[in-house]
Amino acid sequence: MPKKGDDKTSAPVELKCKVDDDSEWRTLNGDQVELFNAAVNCRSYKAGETVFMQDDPCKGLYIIESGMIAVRKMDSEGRTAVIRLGYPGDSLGYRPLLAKENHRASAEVTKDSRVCFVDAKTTWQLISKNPDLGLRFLERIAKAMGEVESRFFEVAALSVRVRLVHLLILLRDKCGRFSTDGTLVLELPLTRQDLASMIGARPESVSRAFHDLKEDGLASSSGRQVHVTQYKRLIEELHSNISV
Amino acid sequence: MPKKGDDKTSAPVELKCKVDDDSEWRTLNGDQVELFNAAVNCRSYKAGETVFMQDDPCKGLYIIESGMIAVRKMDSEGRTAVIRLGYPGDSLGYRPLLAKENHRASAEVTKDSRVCFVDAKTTWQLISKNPDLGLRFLERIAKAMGEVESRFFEVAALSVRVRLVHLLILLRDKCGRFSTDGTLVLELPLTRQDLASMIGARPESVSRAFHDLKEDGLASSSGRQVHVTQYKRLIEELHSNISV
DNA sequence: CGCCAGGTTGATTTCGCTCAAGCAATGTGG
DNA sequence: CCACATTGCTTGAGCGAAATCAACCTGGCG
Repeated sequence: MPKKGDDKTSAPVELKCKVDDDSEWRTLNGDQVELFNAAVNCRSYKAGETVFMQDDPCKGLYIIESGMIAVRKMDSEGRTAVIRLGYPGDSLGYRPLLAKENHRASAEVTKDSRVCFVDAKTTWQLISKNPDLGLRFLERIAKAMGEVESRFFEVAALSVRVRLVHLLILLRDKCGRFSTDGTLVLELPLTRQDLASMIGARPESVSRAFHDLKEDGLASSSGRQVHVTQYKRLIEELHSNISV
Repeated sequence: MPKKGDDKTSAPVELKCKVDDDSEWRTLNGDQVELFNAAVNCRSYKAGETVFMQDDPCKGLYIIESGMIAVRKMDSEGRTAVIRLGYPGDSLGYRPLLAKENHRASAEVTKDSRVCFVDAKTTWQLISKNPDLGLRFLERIAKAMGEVESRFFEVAALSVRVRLVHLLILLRDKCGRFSTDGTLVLELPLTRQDLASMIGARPESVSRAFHDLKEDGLASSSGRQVHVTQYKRLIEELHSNISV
């Protein structure tokens, strides 16, 4: 009978919390996994709860096991904008942690979620024990940076309609599926308000953009459900307007 | 008489290329500095030359010793926008290097410059020999990311005038000086076109914004020289509009 | 000189924001 | 179970900021 710790090549210790296969945490070896597991603290959140608040010091980072979390930024006038959506396997709060800054945004639970917390000290310990973890963060954040820079371009140069189309296509992976007749069905996890904020627009403008898309026979929306009838043409519209 | 390599605490080997005191490269120790020096390749560029091109693979990173370099992004329609200005001590191209991506922008020499090149392989070697170098990059890029995310907010919500004011204030450190009578004199290193692209506007709108600022007695511009007569009021205008 | 790129200015248009009303879906308390 | 708030979505009217289009300066420079 195989004893615990007997096996050599296969992972002897499992990470206590579920992450993507390509997650940076996969780089941890036995000892480090144990350190991780000893420190990690998982709990459930109800929709509407707040994981962390803007301007709070960053105490560590959060790994989403299940559910969905919206990261929003608020300005002094109380206007708010969603800047990222977190899905299972994603990490939140790593930017302020690595930058040694306070949180620049709040994380708000959108669907009941299970989230694991790893304190900053442990994270830094792990990074120093296993520099590869740091490099993975480096790569990830560098990629994310490229995305943000590109989107910056976009807001300035493109119409609300095109920005909306782009967002829909980005959301496809996470909350879309193709039905049998080839139409793409998106189950948007956000209010119009939040949707609008993600592309730097007002909800009314988004409504009108949806209206126009319907008029052109590209897509129709009812509430938070969007049916993209002409996915190909939608992509084309994007490509004829976007550089990347 | 002290022999070469005699001293213990003071840096025995100098970096072959001039960097800021707080540069990430300062973390390198003797061996690593030598590796760096062996690999680094400095040369001069004339204004107008290109250091690297958008979409080219990233072969390494560039350290600006002197001069000035504009980093611009171009879209499929040929519209171009300046996304960053590089000054002596800055590094360019580290984002694509770390993200293992191609360049997402071009670097164009604006004033005659001297630039040092460190190939990717050496950079990765140095990072693995000295994880602290990686951590410094991590921190820097994480901070930069926060900045970009904040500016995202700005483009969508603020008027051209306020965005221009903000840019002027950001440029103050690099190309501004206070004259004896307290006015701030900025020597802008850019055409109106480029200036406009940095804030997501058209050159005509920037012209009009300058016109308005002059009318309000805040600043006056003649060509690329801007005189800010009421620096305090300019700052106030900013603070009453910006969240951060 | 004339040329030309960069800059300003003016006239017009357009896009998206504001404000306001109406509607549907959902919740809540009597 | 119904009257009613509440919340999110849509639509319309009006407006304003900035883009577009176009003309006209201005200052180098061959």
